[in-house]
Amino acid sequence: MQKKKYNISVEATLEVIGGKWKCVILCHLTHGKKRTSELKRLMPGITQKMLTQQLRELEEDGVIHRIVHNQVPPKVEYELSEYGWSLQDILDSLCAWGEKHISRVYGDKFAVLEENVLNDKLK
Amino acid sequence: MQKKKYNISVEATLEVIGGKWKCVILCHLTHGKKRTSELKRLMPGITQKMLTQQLRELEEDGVIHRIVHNQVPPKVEYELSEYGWSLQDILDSLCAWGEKHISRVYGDKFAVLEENVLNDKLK
DNA sequence: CGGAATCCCTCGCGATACTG
DNA sequence: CAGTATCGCGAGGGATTCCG
Repeated sequence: MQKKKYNISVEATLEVIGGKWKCVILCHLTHGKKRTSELKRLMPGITQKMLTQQLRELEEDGVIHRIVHNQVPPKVEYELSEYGWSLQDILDSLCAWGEKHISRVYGDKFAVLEENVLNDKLK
Repeated sequence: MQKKKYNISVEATLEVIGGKWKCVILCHLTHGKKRTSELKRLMPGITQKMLTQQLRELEEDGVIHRIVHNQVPPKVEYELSEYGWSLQDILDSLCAWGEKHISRVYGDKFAVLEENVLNDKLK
């Protein structure tokens, strides 16, 4: 295996969770197992292609498990692996900081964080 | 001010520290004030343009301070703002997780994390 | 329903050169 | 030394279509 050089260890972390949507996906998964369609609904801005791609990479890095139920219609679920759960504190902190940041910038976080469904086609 | 919609609070965090190099820059700054040239040396892969750009955005978001010393030759330093220090726990956790991840993947972190200077033109 | 495969285009980013 | 300006490439990612 070719050893990759890092100048600082955080670079290794970013290779795993640094993708455009990866932290968002992982945060959702800290709330429990999710179906593909659920994830898509929770992230109105993501495309099918990107969702699949990011999920594959997270799976390759061992932080999530892909669970395929052999049935019709198909049903696929994703959940954090044991290794993935080692990121929980980080993910929680990232979310918590985001809330404080929203309050700082906008003054009232409740006016900003809204129902996902409402955003479906608002852009 | 136009209120931006977030579907989950971590998205707000990623707007601030989600840039390609931002976490790396911030991690270095948790070790103290740095000059521009120091940062460049600590991040052999970054270009002057990207460094300036990322620093400007971090400054706009209020997490770092830019300190200009009026002298010749020019001397500019960057340091975490008080607000930026509120990210310290997150940044430390990201670094710590990266170290564990390197060990997990490569078995021996000491073989991977090396002197920055050595990487200058290795790619 | 979940995902693979194509086409296609934007714009992120690097390379280079220049300024104070 | 720190930063700006300009050009241009190509990978990242969007839209669409097809498959099991």
